[in-house]
Amino acid sequence: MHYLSFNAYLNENADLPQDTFAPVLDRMKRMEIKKGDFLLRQGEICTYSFFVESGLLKYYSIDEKGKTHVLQFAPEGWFVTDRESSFFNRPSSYFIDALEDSSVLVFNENDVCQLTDLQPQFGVLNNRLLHRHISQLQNRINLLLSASAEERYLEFVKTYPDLMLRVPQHLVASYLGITPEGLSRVRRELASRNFKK
Amino acid sequence: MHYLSFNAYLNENADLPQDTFAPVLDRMKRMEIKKGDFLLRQGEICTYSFFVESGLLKYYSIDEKGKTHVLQFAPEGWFVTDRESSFFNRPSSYFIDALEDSSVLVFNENDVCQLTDLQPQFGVLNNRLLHRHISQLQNRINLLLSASAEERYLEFVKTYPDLMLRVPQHLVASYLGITPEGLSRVRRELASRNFKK
DNA sequence: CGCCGAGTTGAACTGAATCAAGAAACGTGG
DNA sequence: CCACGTTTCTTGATTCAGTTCAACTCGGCG
Repeated sequence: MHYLSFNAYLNENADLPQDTFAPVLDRMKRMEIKKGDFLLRQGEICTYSFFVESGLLKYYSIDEKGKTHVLQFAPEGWFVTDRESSFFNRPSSYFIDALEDSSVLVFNENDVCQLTDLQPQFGVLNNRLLHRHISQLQNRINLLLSASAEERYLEFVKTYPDLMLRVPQHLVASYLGITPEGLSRVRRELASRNFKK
Repeated sequence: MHYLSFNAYLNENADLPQDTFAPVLDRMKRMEIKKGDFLLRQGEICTYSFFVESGLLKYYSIDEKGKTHVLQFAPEGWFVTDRESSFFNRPSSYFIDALEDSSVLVFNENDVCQLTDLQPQFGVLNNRLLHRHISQLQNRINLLLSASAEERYLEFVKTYPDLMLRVPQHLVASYLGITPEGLSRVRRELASRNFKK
C-alpha cells in the first residue's frame, strides 16, 4: 500500500533540520476519508489545503450538461486545494472527493502561517509549490492547445505511469479532454501498432 | 495611447505608502522595444520578469509542425515571464515578443528581493500575483476541457474585450485553440444569429 | 501602383463525439 | 462462495464540429 507521511515528505523536499515541525504537526488535523467522500463542493468556499498521505483524491468540475472534467489527481505526496477560492474567498466552482480510501492532512491559513513563522524554509517550500503548480498548468494548456488525443494520452502515461493503473480509465479520459470511448480507441490503436511492429 | 506606470500600478494594487519604491524603481531597467522584438526565445533560460507599462506582448510556443500557440497576451499593467524556466533554471519552451511597440520594466531575482526587503507588502503582492496566475490557468484548462470553440470565444470576448480589438484575429484563434478559419466562421455564425433576432 | 499579410468563404475531409449495445470486472450481501 | 447489480470498458455505426486546402477580397503601405 502507498503511504507518504508529511514528515517524510518534508525531509525529502525541504531543506530543514529533521522533524522541525513535529510539535505543530502533532496538533494538526488528520482526516481518514472513505472512497466517495467529499472534501469540497461547488459553491462552498475552500478554506483548507489538503496533503495526501495515502490514497487518491480527484479535483474536478461538473458542467451544465452534467459532465465531469478532472483538473487534477492527487495521490500520496500531493497537495490539493482550490487556490482561487481559498485565496480570494470566492465560492469554488470545483469538487474534491476521494477515489480511494485516503488519509489527508488538513491545513488552514493559520497552520501555514504558524509553520512559516516556525521555519522560514516552509515559506520557501510553499513558494516552490506555487511555482511547480504554475509550470504544470501551463504545460497542460500548451498540450491541450497543440496535441492530439493520442499525443496527450502518451504524455499522460509518461508523466504519471502509476496513475494510469489506479485511476478508472474514463476519468483519465476526462482529464485528457476526450470521451471514454475515445480513449478506449486510442489505446486499441496504439496496442495494435505496437503489436505489428 | 494606453499607458500604466509601475508606480501607478502599485498604488492601485498594493496597500503601500505612496511612492515607497521610487528609489529602487529609478535604478531599474526600463526597455523600449519595437513590434516584433523578442524578450525570450525557446531554449534560453528566462532570467527576467517583465512588467508592461505600455504596448502589448505575447507569450507563446511553436510546435514541431511550426504552429504557434499563444499562452498569454500581456497588455499594459500585466506581468509576463516563464516561471518554470526562471524559477527552476530550466531552458524555456516558450517565446515572448512584442505585438506592438512597448515599454517594459525588467525585473531580475535580485530586484524582487530588494523590493521585498524594502517593503514586505511587495512580497504579499507577489504572492497575490502567483495565486491570480494559478486561478487564471486553471479556469482556462477547465474551459478547454468543457467548452466548444464558440463558447471559448464568447468567454474570451467577455474577459478581454479590449484585446479582441488590438490582437490580430488569427492569434486570438491560436489562444483559443482553434484555426483562424474556425474563428472566422464562429464569428460569422454569431453575427448572423444576432442579426436575425 | 503592385505587393503582402489578414480575414473570409467554400468544399472536401477527418478526428473525435455520440448513441446504442454488449462483455468483462467488481463488490456486496445473502 | 455464488448471485446480483453496478460500474467500467469495448466495439460498431453514425454524426458533427472543426480542420485543411485553395481561392478570393480587402486594406495598408512601400
